[in-house]
Amino acid sequence: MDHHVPAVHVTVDEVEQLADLFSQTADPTRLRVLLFLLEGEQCVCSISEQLDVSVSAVSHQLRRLRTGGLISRRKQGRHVYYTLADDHVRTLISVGLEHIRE
Amino acid sequence: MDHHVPAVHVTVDEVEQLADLFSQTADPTRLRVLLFLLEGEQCVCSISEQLDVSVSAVSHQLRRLRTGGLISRRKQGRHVYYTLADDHVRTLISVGLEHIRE
DNA sequence: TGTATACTTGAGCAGTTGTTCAAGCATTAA
DNA sequence: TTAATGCTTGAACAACTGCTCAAGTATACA
Repeated sequence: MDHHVPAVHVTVDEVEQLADLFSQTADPTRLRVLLFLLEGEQCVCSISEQLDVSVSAVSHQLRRLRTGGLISRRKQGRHVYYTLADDHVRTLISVGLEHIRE
Repeated sequence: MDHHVPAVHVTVDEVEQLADLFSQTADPTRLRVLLFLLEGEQCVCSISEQLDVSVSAVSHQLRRLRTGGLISRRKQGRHVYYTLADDHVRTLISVGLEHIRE
């Protein structure tokens, strides 16, 4: 007799979207960006400095995260401030941490 | 005045582990394997048939998921049955789905 | 024993990814 | 206007990924 579990129905398109979502958090640099943004809005130069990664590399990754819908930006003067798009990122990271910390 | 948020402290090593965890769910094939395993224990040939992916390809991905700690296996006769290691996978996928479904 | 089934493994290869570098754009200050 | 700052962008390239194919191991059955 099998233990009954609620069926999770996921369309082909949703699988692709899910994989894309997880791809964004699958890179250490992007993950560190997201973790830093958990502390609040940050400009590119702050992120670059905090992570010790070149401004160009950070900008490329921010672009990825922005088109992926995880972050959004706000321009003010010469600065561009990035922030988490919603609170799902925090939850996702929490669940992930829970798993690896057992 | 900034909105106060609880600090999430994550070590360099944990970032790597987290990225590795998310890497496992970042591939459509592996994601489909995990989704199928949500329905219960499955042998390699069942997974191969269900996903319409070669047995070899499935086996390679199962290896990745097993060394990554997301699944475990049980041998019985000529068959090898794979199952989810714990319930974190289900939670992770749920949170991901919640995000993409808005 | 031999043969079929179920799965694993390593090599090879095309496609993808993350970085650097150089050049560019936009805003501000002189 | 000119120069400096903050960020973006595209090309190039090494490293990685996921597949196929061919060969292997292990168990079951005749």
